[in-house]
Amino acid sequence: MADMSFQEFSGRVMVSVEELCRDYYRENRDLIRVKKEDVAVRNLVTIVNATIKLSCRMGFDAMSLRDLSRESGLSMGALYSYFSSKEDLLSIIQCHGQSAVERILRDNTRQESDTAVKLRNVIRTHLYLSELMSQWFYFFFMETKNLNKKYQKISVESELLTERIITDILDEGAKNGMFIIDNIQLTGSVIKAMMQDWYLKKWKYKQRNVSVETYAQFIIDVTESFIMKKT
Amino acid sequence: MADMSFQEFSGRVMVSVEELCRDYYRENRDLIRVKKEDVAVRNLVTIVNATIKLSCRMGFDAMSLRDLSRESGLSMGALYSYFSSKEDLLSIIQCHGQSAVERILRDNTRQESDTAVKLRNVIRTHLYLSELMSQWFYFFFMETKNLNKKYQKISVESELLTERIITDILDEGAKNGMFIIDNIQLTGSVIKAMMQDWYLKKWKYKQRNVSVETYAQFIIDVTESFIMKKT
DNA sequence: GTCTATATACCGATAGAC
DNA sequence: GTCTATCGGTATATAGAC
Repeated sequence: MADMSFQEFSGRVMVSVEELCRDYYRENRDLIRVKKEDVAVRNLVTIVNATIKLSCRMGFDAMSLRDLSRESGLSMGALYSYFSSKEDLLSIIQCHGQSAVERILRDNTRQESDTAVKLRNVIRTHLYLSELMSQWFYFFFMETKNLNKKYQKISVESELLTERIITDILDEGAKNGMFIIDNIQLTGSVIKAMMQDWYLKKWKYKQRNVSVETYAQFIIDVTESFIMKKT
Repeated sequence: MADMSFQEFSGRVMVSVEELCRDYYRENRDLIRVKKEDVAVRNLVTIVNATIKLSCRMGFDAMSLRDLSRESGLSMGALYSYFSSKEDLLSIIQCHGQSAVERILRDNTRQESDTAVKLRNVIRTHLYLSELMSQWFYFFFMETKNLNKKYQKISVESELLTERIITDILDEGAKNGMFIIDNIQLTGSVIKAMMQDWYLKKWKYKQRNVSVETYAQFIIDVTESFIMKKT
C-alpha cells in the first residue's frame, strides 16, 4: 500500500472539538448550569478554541478571563456557567484533549504485520495528527507545569504512553531480527523528540516551507538509517 | 584525542552567574540604585537564581514578585533597586543569559581540521553546557513568548544561530566528501531537536539514570549513521 | 441562559522611614 | 541599601437583574 498522504489522513480523521466538548458536558451535567445540551456544547467549543488560541499566543497564565470573555464573545458570568475556576478550565482541556488524542492514535493505528511498515505508519500518524492539532499539542506541552499535581501526573503518563507505542514496535523489530537496536528506550526517546519538534517549532518549518509529509519522510529516513540492517 | 568527559568540561568551563550579573551591573550603573558593586552583584546573583528556580517550577508569569521576595530574602522595595519592572527582569535574564551561552560555546569550540571530529565536539559541547545550565536553557525556551517583540526576535535568532553552527559543519562535510547529506537544513533541525530534548525532558532522563555522556554519544551515533558513508 | 455590577484579594510598583 | 506600608489597578469569582 502506498504511504498515506496528509490530505488522506485529514479527510479520514475528523478531529472534532465538538465531540470532545460533548463528552465533557455529559460527564459533568451536574456541575454545568446550562441545561440545553446543544447550547452548552456550542459555547464550550467556542470557549475551548478561544482558550487554546490565546494561550498559545500569550500563555494560559497571562490570559485573563476578561481576555477570554472578549475573544469568545461570552461575558464573565456566562463563562462561569461552564467551568468552576480558571484552573478547572485548564484541567478540562488538558485531560479531555489528551485522551481524545490517545483515542485517535489508537483508532488510526492499523494492524500491520510488517514491523517496518508499522513503525513508518506510527511516525506518520503521530506527525499528521500533531499537524492537525498543532495548537493543542503545543498547549499540552507548554501548560503542563500550570496544572496541579494530579493532572501533571496524567500529562507525564501521556508523554510516556506515546513513547511506549514507539518502543513496543522497536522491541518487536529487534526480536524478529528486522531491526538492530542497541538501546531501545533511547531510540524511542529521540524519535519522539524529533516528532515533537514539528509542533514546538512550527514557525520555523512554516517559514521554510517544509510540509508535514516531507518532515515525516525525513524522520523515517533518519530512524531507519539508524536501526535497519546495513545492506 | 580522547572524547571529552562531562567532568573535564565542567572543570574547564566556569559558568559564572556572578560574571553575568557583573556584566549587567557595569552596563547599567545608572539605572541601578545600589552603588557598591560587590553588594549589587551578590544580590543580583541571588535574584537571578531565585527567578530561574521559581520560573522553572511555576512559570515566570505565575511567579509574583512577592514569591521572588520570599525566595530571595530581599524585600519588594529592595528588588526594585535592581530592575525597573518585572518585564525588565525577564529581559535581563534572557538577553544576558543567551549571550553568555553563545560566548561559552564560541570559546569552547576548538579549531579542528577533521570535520567529523568537529561535529562530534560541537554536539558534546552543546549538550554538556545545557546540562550545566539546564534550568537556564529550559527558562530560555519556555519564557520566550512572554518577552516583548524586540527580545523575542533576539531569542529566535539565538535558536537559529545554534542550528547554523551545526549546519555549517554539515555543509563543510558534504563539500569535502566526508558526509553524504540530502537535506542539510532538516538534518541540522533534527540534531538540534535531539539535543534540546535533553533539557526539556530532564526529569525523564534523570529518572532513567541516563548520563549526559551516554546521551551525547547516542546522539552522535544516530547522526553519524545518517550522514556518514556506509562502509 | 446571559448579562452587568460588584465583592474580595492580590498584583506590580512606589514613597518614605530607618 | 533595605525595610514596611500603602497606592492604584486588575485579577478571579459571584450575586442578582433581566
